[in-house]
Amino acid sequence: MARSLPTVYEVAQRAGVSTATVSRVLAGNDRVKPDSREKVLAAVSELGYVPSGAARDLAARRTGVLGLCFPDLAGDQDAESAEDTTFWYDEVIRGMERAARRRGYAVLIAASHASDDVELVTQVAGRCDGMVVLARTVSVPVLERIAQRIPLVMLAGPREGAEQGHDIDHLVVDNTAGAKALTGHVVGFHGRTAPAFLGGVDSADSDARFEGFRAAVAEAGLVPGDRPAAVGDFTTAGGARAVEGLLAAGGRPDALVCANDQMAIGAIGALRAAGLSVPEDVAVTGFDGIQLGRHTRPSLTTAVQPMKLLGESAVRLLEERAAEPGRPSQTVELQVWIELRGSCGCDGPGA
Amino acid sequence: MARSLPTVYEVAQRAGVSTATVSRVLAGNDRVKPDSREKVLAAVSELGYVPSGAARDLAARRTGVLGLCFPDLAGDQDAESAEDTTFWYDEVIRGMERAARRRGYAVLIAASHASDDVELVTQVAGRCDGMVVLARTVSVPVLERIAQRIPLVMLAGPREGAEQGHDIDHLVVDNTAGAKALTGHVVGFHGRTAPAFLGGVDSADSDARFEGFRAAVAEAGLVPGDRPAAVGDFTTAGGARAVEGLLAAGGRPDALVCANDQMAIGAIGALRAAGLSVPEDVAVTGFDGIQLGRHTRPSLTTAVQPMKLLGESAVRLLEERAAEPGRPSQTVELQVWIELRGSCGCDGPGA
DNA sequence: TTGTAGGCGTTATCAG
DNA sequence: CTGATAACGCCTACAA
Repeated sequence: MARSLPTVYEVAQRAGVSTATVSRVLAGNDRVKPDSREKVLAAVSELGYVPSGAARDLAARRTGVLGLCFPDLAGDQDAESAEDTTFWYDEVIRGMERAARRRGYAVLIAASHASDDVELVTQVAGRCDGMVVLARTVSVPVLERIAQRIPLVMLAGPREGAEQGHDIDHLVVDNTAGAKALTGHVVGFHGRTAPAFLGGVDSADSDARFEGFRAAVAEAGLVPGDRPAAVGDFTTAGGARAVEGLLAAGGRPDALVCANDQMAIGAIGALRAAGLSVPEDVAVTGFDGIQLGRHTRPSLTTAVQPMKLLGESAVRLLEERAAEPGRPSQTVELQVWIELRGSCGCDGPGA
Repeated sequence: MARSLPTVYEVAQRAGVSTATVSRVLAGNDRVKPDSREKVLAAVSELGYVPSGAARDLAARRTGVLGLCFPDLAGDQDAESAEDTTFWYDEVIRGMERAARRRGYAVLIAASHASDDVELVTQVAGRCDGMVVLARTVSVPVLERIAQRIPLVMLAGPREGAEQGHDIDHLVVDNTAGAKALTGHVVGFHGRTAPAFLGGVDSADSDARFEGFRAAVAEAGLVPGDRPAAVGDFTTAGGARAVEGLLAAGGRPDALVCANDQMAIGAIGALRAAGLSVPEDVAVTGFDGIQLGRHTRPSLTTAVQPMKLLGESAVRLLEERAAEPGRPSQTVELQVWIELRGSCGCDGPGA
């Protein structure tokens, strides 16, 4: 595709030095006579030289690129609902990009559409110095193979096999504590007596949050169910559908603790459509702390994930393992913090 | 960084074939005896082989990666305000990723922090088959150099030099028509008589939108100013500040046409804080059609950019130029559509 | 259908 | 400080 154009050789020739010197100048901090340096730089700019990343990577055995793979949740759905489905991933992408850039890396992203997962993820893996994979993107065996080649951290999701000594590192947040605090606030401070949990299908994170919910409910002297009152697919539309189903089935919660923000927002819409008001009739809480939640009306009470720290921790884990490939697999758990806003009945700034 | 591990040679040996055969199998659709294919596949999986992207790219002269560079608007600001600054970029990133994936590419992203722009952008350029650069990311001369090597399309922003025969393609939306329609609706349908334009600093897009504003105002028999009533930096916070300044200076518009959605949202907040109601006292419109605008209260009337189409068009332009490197530089202009919601006084779905 | 061998553009190791 | 030169891991004619 790319037109073949100037290579180090042309630059070297034009500058009257060897390719080695050109390489040194471009590498930056090597010892080369200022004079030669200038000549090289001049040649580079005159020729419009752009080094080949492929050749550089091959020779240097490092790419300066970190990979980020996430599930293509929207892939199977209609375009409409696909739109509002990825706020959480957006923030992860941004967070990673910033943290990576600060450490000198670019970020290669790819969503996997379930079917072609192995293909794409492997391709990405072959191009970077380390990669972050979000939960539910691709099967663990595939990840293990990749982790055998480059540092790999799994973000969120189950830590299955973590004890089996493979070399995937894990980065998670304290889901249980967050959900417990949220639930405790709603039943404790706001005195709700019929709280329900809106879970996400097939998700270790949702499960952990549900555990937090149950713990708080039990502590309040109430009896929690042993399963979420309803489940959705983590999207706004899914949250709305779940609530519709719950109401249709006769459910009448006075508080709804949701597995993530997007479903909470959908839930609020559905509750309203059913003639219920939030937070008066039903207090609602989310999880994640996506930006959108600050701007909705009512604004969303939620457990905020430390995005910046997540990105930085991921990069750090990657670098640490790169430096010491054989070290035991490690799990880092970050804290979340609760932000009380309008949807639970609190009136924080902008509620 | 990466541990050195199995190469084609090991795979070939283990499968009892030549590296050429391994390569063919991995490439997919070549003619190789089913028997050999199986043996190769087995060896691959037993060895946990992951091909080196660098070596592959170097030999194949193509990477299967498209680059996407955008300005790091948030870089210079405090962490707080940095958060709500990139909704538009998020959507572009998503749109590109989807369109690219559909065509078999992964996406390499990098934000440039103004200072180190050349470095980073060049590095990205060296690693992909083509790249998209958002307006205001890096200087045109640098872009021209890169465009000399790989297909490059500039998204939004000025088309300066487009007539000078360089080979950068441009992808834009009809800013003027969008702003004109929005303004026309506010002054025409809603009968506002004192509309003001909230512009963005140093932006060809904002300028074009302002032109649309002026045209509509003039057509309504009113007298438009020759400069925006206020300007911001395209962020929510910037929009709020701009409105505060406008009001402090005695401005009392009954309609505010904003250069983008984020500023419009900030503006609404500031208007409210000043005791004015939206849309009753002041009708507000945005531009871009970010998802957030659907969820705010009131929801935001805006000109929606066709994100999906933008991504697809960008990839198409890249591929076309790759196929025919010497073709003349091309500009594609996409239409926007107006969505009337609550902030202008209309009550669309969910207003 | 399969194997052989040369080359892709840089970096890095050595001598000078 | 600088210059040859051997990798780097894979692809792809070309030949068999």
